[in-house]
Amino acid sequence: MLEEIAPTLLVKHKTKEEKRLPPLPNAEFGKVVTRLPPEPSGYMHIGHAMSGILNYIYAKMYDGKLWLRFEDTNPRKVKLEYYENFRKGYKWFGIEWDYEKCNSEDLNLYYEYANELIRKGLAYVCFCSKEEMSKGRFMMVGCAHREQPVQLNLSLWKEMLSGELEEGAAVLRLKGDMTSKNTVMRDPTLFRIIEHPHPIVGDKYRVWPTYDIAAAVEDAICGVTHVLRSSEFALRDELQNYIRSLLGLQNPVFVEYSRFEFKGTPLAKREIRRLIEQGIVSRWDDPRLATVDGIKRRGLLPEAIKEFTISQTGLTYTKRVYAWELLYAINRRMLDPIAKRYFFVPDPILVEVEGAPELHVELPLHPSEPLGKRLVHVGNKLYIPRRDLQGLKKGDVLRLKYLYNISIKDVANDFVNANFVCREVIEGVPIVQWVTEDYVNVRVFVPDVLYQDNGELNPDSLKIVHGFGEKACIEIKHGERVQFERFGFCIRDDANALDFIFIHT
RNA sequence: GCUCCGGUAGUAUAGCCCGGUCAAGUAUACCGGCCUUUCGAGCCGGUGACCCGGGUUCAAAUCCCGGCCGGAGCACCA
Repeated sequence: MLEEIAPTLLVKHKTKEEKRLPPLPNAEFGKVVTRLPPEPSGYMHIGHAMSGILNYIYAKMYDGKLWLRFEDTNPRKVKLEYYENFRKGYKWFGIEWDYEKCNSEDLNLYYEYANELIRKGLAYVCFCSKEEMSKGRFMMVGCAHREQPVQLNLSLWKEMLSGELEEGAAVLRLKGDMTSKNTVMRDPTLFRIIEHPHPIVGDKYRVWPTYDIAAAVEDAICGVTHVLRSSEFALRDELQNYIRSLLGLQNPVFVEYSRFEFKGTPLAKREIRRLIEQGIVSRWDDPRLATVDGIKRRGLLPEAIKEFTISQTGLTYTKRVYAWELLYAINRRMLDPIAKRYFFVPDPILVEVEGAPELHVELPLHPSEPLGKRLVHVGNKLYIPRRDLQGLKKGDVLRLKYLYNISIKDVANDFVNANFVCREVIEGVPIVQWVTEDYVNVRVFVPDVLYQDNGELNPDSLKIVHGFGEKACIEIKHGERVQFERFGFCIRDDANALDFIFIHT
């Protein structure tokens, strides 16, 4: 019954059901709070995006709330432009957040908690060098500073804040458990001095919290119920919970999963920066990169990445590296009904058709969707891909799509002579795309993975295909995704030049 | 090196907590067919996996032990 009335409704419903994320543990409808915790120290990439999508979808699923919270407590690393890059990136993916804040707003609050910990004898000011402390932690033995009286720690803390102690001289450490199997529990640093202006609060502060105390406090005061993050943080759960327990704060539920990586594609800031410096990729938005700006230029749809995250991803610790093909398959399915079709002839060869009628033809911009048409005036000279001539001999018949059939008469180096056969479709005749003499020059950049399976750089990570596009290509808007028939889906990369980036077949 | 975590088809996953219904589901890739004025999309069918070895049990992908392989952490980064 329903199939007859509204079949599409049924299908939609079905696919939606199939692609649900597993339920969140201990989640109560209406009470879930998740968060996006970017560190604004580099450009947003697909890993941030997928993680963000997960947090967003779960908040939605439970009618909960989502925080955007910038983890910007290292003034030496964070930069203003990156805050906006993340906001823009999340928005591009359709991720909407309910609240926004920066950890750097809460320095005074962190100081209060620090005071409390010191007063309770749970934290101490330590003068050990990094090397000494690292050694002590390795050996599971505490240093002398650990035993300092509370009063002394209190006044030393004041000296840290006032500037009497300079950067590197001292840190505030948590009195943890030096014999814990979990190394992060061995008296971790809570605060350190950083003499560097902060992009938001300037030089107002010189003592900055480390990740663990900042995150522990923030997740609690933001009321975060579920922390969904990648598994490299798994060891911090115990520490952050411990810090909260000392401060009388509530703990969230942790859901951790291994990082999202894609085959042959670097995500680490350092590595990308190196590739840029070496001139191997152009910029942070290079289409071979998995930065959000990169995949945007690359023609991938945010919805495709969203669906990929839901359907192909698991909340497991297992290390996995995704094949781009899985994402392309989804992207292709989404693009197919909306991408206009155009003719692009790579490596063109001129064909002169004897006996061809002069025609004004209307070609549909899509084989099944009503996306419009374009008009073409055809004389007897056209261009077709050289590749399609391979193996053809005199007398072989070829169909020019939407036009007519030709039979090959003579093939020279850069010229083909053919005879007009007929306009009707003949079963079994190969069909090729073509352009007329009023073609436009088109360049298609074909990106591939940066690294090969053996770990070496892929020398062909960006190929350029030159060819002729039909005149109507000039109508394609910058950023518009189209399909060049029998070539592949491409996105226009420039508002002026007819430069395209190949998306996938 | 130490500590924790994990290993299901080519790839990504479901199942594992609460052993049997799993002769292992799905997606993608691949192969074949249908459809199609694209080598795209769609439809139908097919090939293909529980890391290895022991143990517990009537019964193990599921529980236990060992091995091997992989990942994460061992920062005054997050």
